[in-house]
Amino acid sequence: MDYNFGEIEPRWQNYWREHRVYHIDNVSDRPHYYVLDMFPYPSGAGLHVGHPLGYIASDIYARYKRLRGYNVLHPMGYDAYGLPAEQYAIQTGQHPAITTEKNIARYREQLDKIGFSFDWDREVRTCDPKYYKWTQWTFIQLFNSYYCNQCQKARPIAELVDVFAKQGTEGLDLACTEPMDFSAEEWNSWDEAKRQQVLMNYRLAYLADIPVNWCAELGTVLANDEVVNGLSVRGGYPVERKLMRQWSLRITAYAQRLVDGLERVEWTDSLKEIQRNWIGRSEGAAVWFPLDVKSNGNVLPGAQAYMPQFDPQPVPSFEIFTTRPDTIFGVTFMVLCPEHELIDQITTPEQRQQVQDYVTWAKNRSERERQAEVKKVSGVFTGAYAINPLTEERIPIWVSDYVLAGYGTGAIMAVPAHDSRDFAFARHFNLPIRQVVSLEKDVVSDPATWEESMDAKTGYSVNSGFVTGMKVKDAMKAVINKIDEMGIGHKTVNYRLRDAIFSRQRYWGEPFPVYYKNNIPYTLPEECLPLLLPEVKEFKPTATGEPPLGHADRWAWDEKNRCVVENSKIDNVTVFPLELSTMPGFAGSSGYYLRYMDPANDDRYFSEQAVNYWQNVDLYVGGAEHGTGHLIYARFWNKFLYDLGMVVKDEPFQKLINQGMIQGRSNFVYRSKADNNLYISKGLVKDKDDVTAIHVDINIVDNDVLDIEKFRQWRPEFADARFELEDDKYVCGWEIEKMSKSMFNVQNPDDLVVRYGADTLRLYEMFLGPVEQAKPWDTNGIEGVFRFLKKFWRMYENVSDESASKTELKIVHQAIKKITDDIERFSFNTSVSTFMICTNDLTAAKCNKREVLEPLLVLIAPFAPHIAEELWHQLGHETTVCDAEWPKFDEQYLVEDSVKYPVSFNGKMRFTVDLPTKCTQEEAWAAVKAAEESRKWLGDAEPKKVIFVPNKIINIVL
RNA sequence: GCGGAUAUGGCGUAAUCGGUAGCCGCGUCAGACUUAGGAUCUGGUUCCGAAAGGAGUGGGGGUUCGAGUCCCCCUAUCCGCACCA
Repeated sequence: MDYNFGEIEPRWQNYWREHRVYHIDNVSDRPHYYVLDMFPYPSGAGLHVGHPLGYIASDIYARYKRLRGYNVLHPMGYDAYGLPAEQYAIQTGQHPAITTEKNIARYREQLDKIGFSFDWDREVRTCDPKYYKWTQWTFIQLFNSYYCNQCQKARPIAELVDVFAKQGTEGLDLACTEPMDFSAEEWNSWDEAKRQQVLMNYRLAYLADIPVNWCAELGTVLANDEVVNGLSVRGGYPVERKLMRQWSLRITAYAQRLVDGLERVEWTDSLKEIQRNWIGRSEGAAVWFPLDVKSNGNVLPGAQAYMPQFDPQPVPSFEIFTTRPDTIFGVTFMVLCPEHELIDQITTPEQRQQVQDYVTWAKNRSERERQAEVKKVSGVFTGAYAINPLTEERIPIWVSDYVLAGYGTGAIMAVPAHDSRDFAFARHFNLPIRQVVSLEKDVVSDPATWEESMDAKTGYSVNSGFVTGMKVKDAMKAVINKIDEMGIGHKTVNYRLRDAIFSRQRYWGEPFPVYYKNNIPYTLPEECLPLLLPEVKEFKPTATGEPPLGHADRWAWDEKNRCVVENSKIDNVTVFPLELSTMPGFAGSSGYYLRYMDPANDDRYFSEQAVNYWQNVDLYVGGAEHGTGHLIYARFWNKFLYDLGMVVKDEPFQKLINQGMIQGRSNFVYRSKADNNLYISKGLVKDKDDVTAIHVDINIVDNDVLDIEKFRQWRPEFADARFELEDDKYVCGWEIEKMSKSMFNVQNPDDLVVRYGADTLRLYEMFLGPVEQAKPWDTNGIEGVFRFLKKFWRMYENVSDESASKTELKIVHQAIKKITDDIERFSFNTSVSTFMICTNDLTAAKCNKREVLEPLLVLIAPFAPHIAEELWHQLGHETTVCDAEWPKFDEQYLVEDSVKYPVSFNGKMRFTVDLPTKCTQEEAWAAVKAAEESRKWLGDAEPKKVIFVPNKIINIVL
């Protein structure tokens, strides 16, 4: 009987579904293991072959763990909120829920055909009210929490209210938007509005006017990770910086813990590095530079706000951040960012016009322009001076947009000799450059002759007062100690990470459980969740520029009756307007892995029992492109829930595997420029300039050979095409590009399943190369894997119960060991090779023994579950192969009686000798001398040394 | 510019501890079976060479009896960040 995958695969898929073979309970005496895939956004295009790569890998591992006796949680769901469905809705009027539902159905159909072992009873969808209830719930908890820097933990905000009433901010160290300082008396004297305003400064989910990435085209703000090179990731529209009142999550409070936690997880170094980079921890010093009041009579009293509170003799001053406190003796100018509030106050009348012009120009520059013209130096002198607190020199204060408002204090001390940006600025405006670090002690040169600054943190201080002669590292400490002593600065840590903007001016997202009473936001009572996404007439922003929820008729909160009512009832006494923004995509994906543990629970996010059993994700498989988005937000989300005592592990994903992207392999035909209807086969193209390369659909190309008839039918303009053939074939060119519709290189898994079956697709995707590696999709090799499965199938045609020979047992036991090792280290491409070798060997040995073939089925079951299940039942088993026991290998079959030792002379391999497995150096040496070939290399000479490595090699040094 | 990764036949790749480089597959060549083959099977296939032999893991150096593997320098490609003080 032939290998009829088209009949076998659907039959077993139905069997698995009907018998709920992949249903998993939260109660088991087996050890637990949690294998998770990054759930997909169900786009209209459906799955391409790149998507299942990670799913197949994780499925293999999940099935393997199950066969090894684990209770394996392996769920799947959909990240169902998102922009494409909404854009589609704006264009067509079709409700995003319908589009999404349709896409999900298509995804499910495609996934089912590949034979995954997902427990679909646990499916979650982020747009399902039963799910987003808990997204909203978490938001309320964040809103009701603050972060204590001393205990490095989130705490209930109610606690803070009590403390404020007793001691004000005295002795507190809190994560906040703006540092504040008030006494208990002040707090107690404030009214509700003022108190709420103050509390907002500390909440972990807070509302604030912040510079945001505004994308006018999409009509929404975007998070930093959603913007690349000043363009939106989705759509590629320009993004500008704009000050807007937005919800944010105070993820910066967790910056240090997010860095530290990376030490404890098994992720690739590169991804950890990406996250460390994104968090951008840098150590340095905060230093207060006094203004030179004498030189500048117009410093306003407001500048006092910049004074260190501990300074007994207040002098107007401002704070800078530097990672190079050791270079403070080399400061030759100061720079403020164009947004700095001090600019207005210090600018001299003579400079005022110039400064104002510059600031206006800088503000009107788009983020994209600014980033594109990084090399262009611009700036203007304010006319004001600061005093270097260590040298008491007067230093000019400039304004330039190379200093960013959002990092540090938006002001720097410029040390042109030792910072490339300051160097460029100094050269451009002809400002002095002073060397204060040299590679060797006391060796200095004239910076005027330098081509670039000396940025490295190595060498010795020179020209630097009391630190002269010290090593750079020591000088840093010495300067920090000194400024600390003087009360003008201290050691500090800065992070590049910004708080996560949490509002989106869109329709298709989770509504905020928030209403506004006298413009103060209040959260809904938890019992009233979920707050359902309202129906709207239009999905566009309103005429007044409000988000789409502004179109909703029923979008007001009746505080007394605790329900959503008509907008017309808003009286701002008992009925209030609800928040019009929705939450961003990462809201729903930040905690979904926890919900899988207990997906049907209506009373809790997930039960204590469930989380205590599953703990956290043991293995997470997904793309590295989420390194600065989802993978940071989810860690933050998890750490917050950990602080609440809801989860038991403070890191959500113990081990992370990043599957490489699958690129497309495009095919081209070459059209002659001289003759518009003539297509020249690749090998006959003499000069690339004579032809135009045209993308051709990969579905009408087989092994780079064009199907000429299909090509003529493909598009009308090719109907009369003529060809210059080589060997009667038209050979296409190819190139590796992104998989995309417009390049006609999208490979759809369904077509391959129809043609070769799911098992072949699964094996082939693994055979392509290491899971972690990015690689182009190339269908050319799939035949080899298909041939292997047909061969494998034939082995089971006549299974005999006779006992197997030692040689046969050896083959299978070696396979057991190899496959087990391969799976454990995620090397699935070599596993597939091992199956091929094993099958070749057994076929050659004409082996048909059950003793050998049965364990082999269990080995292959994780990779090719359908064929394994079919043959397993053909062998007479009643139960599914999924619950079989992973075979154990027997050492005795792995040890050879004799070993062919390679014999090398001076490291160069010359011949081999047969030796018993256990033999001594003397015996080995005697055998080498006795060997015929050795005379040639040895002659009469005695070797200097004989190196004998058991089971490895004999090397003779002459 | 900073950080990370990668580099092996015509192609995808393998070599798990520093020990015979190129397993397995594609492609290709030769053969068998066949009316036929886009089916199946057998054998060859890193390069140079008729062979003996020699060279060979991006380039250069080093450690070692022995290096694809470890160390240093360089080059190329990919990825991440990017005026982050």
